[in-house]
Amino acid sequence: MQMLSSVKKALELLDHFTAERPELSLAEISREVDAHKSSVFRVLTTLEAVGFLEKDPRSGKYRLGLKILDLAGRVWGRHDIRQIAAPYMEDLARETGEVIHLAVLDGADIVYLEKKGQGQILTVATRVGGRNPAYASSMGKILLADLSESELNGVLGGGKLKKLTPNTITEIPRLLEELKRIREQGFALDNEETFPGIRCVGAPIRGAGGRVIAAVSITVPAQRMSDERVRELWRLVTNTARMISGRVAAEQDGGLR
Amino acid sequence: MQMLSSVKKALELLDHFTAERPELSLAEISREVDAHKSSVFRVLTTLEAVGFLEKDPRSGKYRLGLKILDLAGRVWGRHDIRQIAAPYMEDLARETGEVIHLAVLDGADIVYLEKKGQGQILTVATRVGGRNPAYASSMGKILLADLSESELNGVLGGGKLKKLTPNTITEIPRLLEELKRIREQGFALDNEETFPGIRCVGAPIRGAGGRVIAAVSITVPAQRMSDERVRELWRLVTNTARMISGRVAAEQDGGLR
DNA sequence: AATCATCGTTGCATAATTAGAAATGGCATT
DNA sequence: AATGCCATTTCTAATTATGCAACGATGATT
Repeated sequence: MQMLSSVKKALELLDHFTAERPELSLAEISREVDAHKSSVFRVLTTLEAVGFLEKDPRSGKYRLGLKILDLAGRVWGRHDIRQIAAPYMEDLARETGEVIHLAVLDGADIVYLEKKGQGQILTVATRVGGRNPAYASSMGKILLADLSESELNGVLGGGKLKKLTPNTITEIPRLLEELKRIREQGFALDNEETFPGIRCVGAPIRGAGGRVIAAVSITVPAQRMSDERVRELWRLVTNTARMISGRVAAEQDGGLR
Repeated sequence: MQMLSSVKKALELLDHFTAERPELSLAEISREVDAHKSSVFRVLTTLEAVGFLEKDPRSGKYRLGLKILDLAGRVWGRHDIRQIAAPYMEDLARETGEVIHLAVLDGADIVYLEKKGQGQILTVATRVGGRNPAYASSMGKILLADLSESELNGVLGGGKLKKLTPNTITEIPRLLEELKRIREQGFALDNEETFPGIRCVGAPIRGAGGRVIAAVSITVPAQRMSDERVRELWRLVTNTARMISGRVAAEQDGGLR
């Protein structure tokens, strides 16, 4: 495949700035990427010029710049789902007292578009824009369950299913069975398959055409999750998903001018 | 200044994807940037490989990718203000029925970090991550008012103040007077200085050190904005800003371990 | 049906850009 | 005053990107 290696390296450099280490100096980065400081310097200067990085005035270290928020705003603008779903998610968060997520599929990952209902002591370390493997989460399985066989192969193609917890489904045949069941019952469970101690109940959001375009879920620490609670949450989350689907479909029908 | 022109061009290419035209084909872009399609093709392929762009499966056109949300999440993580301020902003939006913004200063611009209280028929076309010139808005003037003389020169240095509306302050001496008044009274007005027909009342959010780190504002269509309403909104927004400042300061004191 | 136009994509030679080494100056610590 | 670390600049070799030409595919027009 034809690519501009300088551009690729420059953008991959941004991944060194994490939530845990948001500020890095030139020397640190050049050590991490094992390139000469002069080279890295020019990359950083360029990224700063376009606003992807900024320099802290006092420390002189670099950090991610606000230009990124500008671009992110345009991405969000595309996903009307987010705006539509947000108030319903807030209601559901209030009703259940748990964390509510909204996610879409991107390749083999789910990407969180929205998260509501913080304020828990015990919560999950997800964040908007973050991603997790689709096959190991309730929302991911919801989204995978709507793909055709060829689409599913394209997404999972070859890649092994990594065992994230003792409960992660790692065999393709078992995953296919699970997806079949999910299609039939209309919701999905995540039984500590991504994070140990975290269970989720997810439901599909459908566009005007009936295809699944996103998923909502309720996330609950395993200790607060009895079987009867599952039934209650399942009822609530599918109901919320249905309401959001209705609004989305109306928007799409009407939105086509 | 030393820069990698290929990286710079590649990232500036992203700006062609706007909210109005979210999807672009290779041919369109190569015409717009006046470069050969083969060159543009490789740039696009690279940006796609790192997730900054994605290709719509059916149309084959490019659009901004979800990787951007990932990075944006990390930027947001840095700005604790946003998370702290959000619930107070919601309250204020409910109380006033108007749109509430939160912004920080970036160079000579303000960048919107949060926006609450949509659902109005008549509203403003701002979005999270978007920017506007600081000198022409209530929040911008709040933020500029806290800068030292040398900092202010650095920010406005040389740049002319463009007249965005008939009311925009374009003379530096008048702006300095205005900033002085804002420092004294503790809030700022935007009297249709950025957008015709839009007035705002802004107030400062201060960090633990007492310096202004962000600003909140209430945005109101001029027709809904009588002088007595200004007084009422001024009271409400300064009160909200004070509550947020308290929480931010507590967070910072505690947060420094 | 057949032509024409447009699009995305690839290979190649040339021209431009970048990477690395070494050197400079700033800053803080010793 | 000396040492060490850092960010930044200059210079040249060597890699890299660019523009051109060409291809197959797709869809529109005649």
